[in-house]
Amino acid sequence: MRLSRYFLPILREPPREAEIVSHRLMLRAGMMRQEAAGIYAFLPLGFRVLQKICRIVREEQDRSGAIEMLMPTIQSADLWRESGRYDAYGKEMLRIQDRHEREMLFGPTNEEMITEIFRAYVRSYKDLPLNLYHLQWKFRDEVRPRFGLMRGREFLMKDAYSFDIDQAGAQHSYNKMFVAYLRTFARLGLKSIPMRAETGPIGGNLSHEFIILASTGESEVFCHKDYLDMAVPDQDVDFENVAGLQQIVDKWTSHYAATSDMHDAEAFARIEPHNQVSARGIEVGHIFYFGTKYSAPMKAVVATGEGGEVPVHMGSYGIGPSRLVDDIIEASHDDAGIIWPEPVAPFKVAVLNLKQGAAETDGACGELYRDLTAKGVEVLYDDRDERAGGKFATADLIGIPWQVLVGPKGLAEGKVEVKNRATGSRETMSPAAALDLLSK
RNA sequence: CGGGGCAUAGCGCAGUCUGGUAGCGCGUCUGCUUUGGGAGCAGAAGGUCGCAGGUUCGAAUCCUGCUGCCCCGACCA
Repeated sequence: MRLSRYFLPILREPPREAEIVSHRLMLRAGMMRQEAAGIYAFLPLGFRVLQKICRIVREEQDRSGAIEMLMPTIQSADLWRESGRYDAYGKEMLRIQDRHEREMLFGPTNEEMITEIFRAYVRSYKDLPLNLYHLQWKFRDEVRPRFGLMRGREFLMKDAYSFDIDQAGAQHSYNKMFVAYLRTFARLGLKSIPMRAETGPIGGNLSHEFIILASTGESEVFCHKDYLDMAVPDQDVDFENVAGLQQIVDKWTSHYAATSDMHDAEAFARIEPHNQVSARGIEVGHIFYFGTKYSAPMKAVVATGEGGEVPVHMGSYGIGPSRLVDDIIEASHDDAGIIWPEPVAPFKVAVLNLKQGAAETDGACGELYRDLTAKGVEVLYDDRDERAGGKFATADLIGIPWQVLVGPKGLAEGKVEVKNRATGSRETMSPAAALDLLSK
């Protein structure tokens, strides 16, 4: 992409309403625009990051055996009356009426709908286990939206729903998501720690929040230091191996880890002081097992092998990709701007033409841009008629992992400079060597 | 939902107390000079001063009502 032809409305100063660093950086980097309290438009750069996050989330859901579908944003109130949550949910639910004055709502979550779909088709234990997920916009009318995307009202959510014949099966389904989440967050460049969580209005008794540590986190968290460098299951983990998966989950739940609501000061105090971590954290994912809370009242039952029928055991599993854009920035930035982990970066390489309009730099940049693109590398070519300093500042701000600095000085010796955004390290090399390094 | 604050050009702000027909920096546009970490000079464009009433010869400024947004707290899959 040529920057001169792109839509990247950079701001030198962040708008006053933005308080936390990720919100300020997203606005400055031209990634999003607020349209109303807690409601945002994703501009092209932000959208690219969101798409990268979604792709990784999908790949790991699919790998674990979950199946993607898509449910609507608008739901009927009657569905929610069946589970009893229409009255229980409160003002956080956005209720609307259609032209026939039928009561509808903008879905804050989809347990009722997925249960309705399940019961319409699935009758036998032979069709289980089943895990269906989708990525869809949700709306929760928060009393006080804040922190940009982190506490927005409209947000994109990946929600998965598992169905099993009994609790043992549900435990395995839960473990699958547990492992998928560990892998997902690691691939997003985040160190996530599963913490025992309260189950909230969803109900149930087995639940973990996945927390990342960030100084600007919303809540206080406490955990054992060993979590910080525990090995994440690799990509050939066997999701059908019940015992193997349980072992991984056991390992990841063996140490103390809790948010402030669940904190047990005595248990924490028993950890050797040098292994105690007390920090601020951001919730990036939440998984629940809630048994028959919805299947029983909504009569989602399946035939057992013994001739009877039982309500299915369900769990639900959420990740907020739109929030993660913010969360990743909170966890990865410096004074100059965003530092994207490579897997979610909007572009992998920024080519900076330090002397726009000069034949030698224009030529070298044009070639690099063409060759990198031909090799499938996502390149943002800064070909604006800007001074070098402005290009450096822009590239640092928007956090592209690799910058190739192409200027007359270097080119006189046949060299360009390759800079790594995260480490700040620079290396001088020939354009051919840069092409080789960056297209690996 | 309780408490506090803000609303003036794309962004950041001054002007409001003490009414007199709107200004600064950045950005944008033009030209010249510059050119490896946000350049200099000269010129230009850009504003129903959040909305609606009221007071007044005259309102960004005073009064009333409304709306939007932000912060603290409570709330929060």
